[in-house]
Amino acid sequence: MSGLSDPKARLREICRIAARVFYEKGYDGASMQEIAQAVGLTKAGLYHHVGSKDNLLFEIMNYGMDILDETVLARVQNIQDPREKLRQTILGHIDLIVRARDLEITVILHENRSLQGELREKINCRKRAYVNYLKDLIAEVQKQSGRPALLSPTLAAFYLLGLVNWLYQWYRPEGTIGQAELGRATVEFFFRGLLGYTPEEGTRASS
Amino acid sequence: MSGLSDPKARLREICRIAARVFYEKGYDGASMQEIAQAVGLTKAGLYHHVGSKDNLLFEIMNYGMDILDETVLARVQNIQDPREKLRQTILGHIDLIVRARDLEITVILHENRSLQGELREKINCRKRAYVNYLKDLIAEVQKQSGRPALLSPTLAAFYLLGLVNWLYQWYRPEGTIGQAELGRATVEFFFRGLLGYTPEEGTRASS
DNA sequence: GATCTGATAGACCGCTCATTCAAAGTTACC
DNA sequence: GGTAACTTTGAATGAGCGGTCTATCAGATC
Repeated sequence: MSGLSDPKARLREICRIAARVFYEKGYDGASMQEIAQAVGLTKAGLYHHVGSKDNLLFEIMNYGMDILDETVLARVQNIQDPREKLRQTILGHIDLIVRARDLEITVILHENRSLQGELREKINCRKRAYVNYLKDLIAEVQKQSGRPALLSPTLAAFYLLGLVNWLYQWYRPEGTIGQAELGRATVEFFFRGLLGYTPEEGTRASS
Repeated sequence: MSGLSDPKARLREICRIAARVFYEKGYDGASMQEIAQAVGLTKAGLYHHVGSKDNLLFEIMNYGMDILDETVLARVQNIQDPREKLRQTILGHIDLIVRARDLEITVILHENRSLQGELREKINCRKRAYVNYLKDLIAEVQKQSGRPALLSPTLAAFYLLGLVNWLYQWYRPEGTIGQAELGRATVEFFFRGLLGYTPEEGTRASS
């Protein structure tokens, strides 16, 4: 743990490592002793950095939302075309779920049970903001299509989250499907479900 | 716990109740003491019926797969039309996930971490059988459409599982969407994603 | 050097955990 | 009624849990 003089960076590193332990053992199944060992400290040393196990989970989830903001939302915010924006959002989200580096952090965002009270509400608030962002963007895409909506933006947003967030249950990067192919297929599947066609096919269907 | 003289039925009732506790607290977060209390026994009494916590989880998951077999697969097996068979499968699966009675049992099937060794492999084997059933059925539906497949049956099967299995994260029966509407919307969304159209729309798209 | 702060550790605390055991209670059968 | 089988219990076990406390050390600042 040398070379990490910035407390914030230190905490993030601890979160990253702890997230891996939580991912593997589950929140309740992972002990602070295990996490401390993984981090390279004693338990008391770990407690210096995080107030409690609960607080550690909160920090990890908060960090996960930060990552989502920084690597997905920030990158699409200047895209004007709603379809392209949605497409890039999906690809960015998939990247988080399946890429090796911080996948545990993003997956742990689904841990709904253990965090309680105020901390839970903070994370839920951030999650809801993401869902609302998706809803609004989907509504724009539907409007852009010039066709009657086939389903509500809310339903579509949750379907999208199901498609993407379930990936960690079955997708293996070393499997037969590359990440780019997965991204493409998922985007297309989703757009067909949403609009009845994929935007590239739109012109063909109207002729 | 009177009136349950059949040991098998007894075990099932214990599974049902335990599943609720596990659903609420998580496998690791739920203690055998809590489960015993919920069942109406002491901990030692509970251990008479289940060998261990692990074994209880296995029994619950096995029971979950039984329920899936009995209430979904058994009911569609005489349907000849692949599309209709797939549709009914989806609706049946959704019913398990969102209906009140045994939703905890079916949701707990996603608990991948805690079960180990031989028991885990038994459940995984049953799960794989279901995935393979979906794949094969999807492949039939694609073939039936007479169009080139837009994505592999494997991908489509996992997308379907994502859509359905994620429902428990967001769907609330008391919300604005009734179960029938949810089922219809999900089936349609999936068929559009799979085929590029919903089978009822097929004739329109070709004209 | 003195003081302060942040970081870390060893030892410990009170409690809970899954599981077990001997004993007691209940039911079924002859 | 007697007996065997089944069911349940109270108490206990050893291990492990999240968290705390005192002490020490290193680095920064005056």
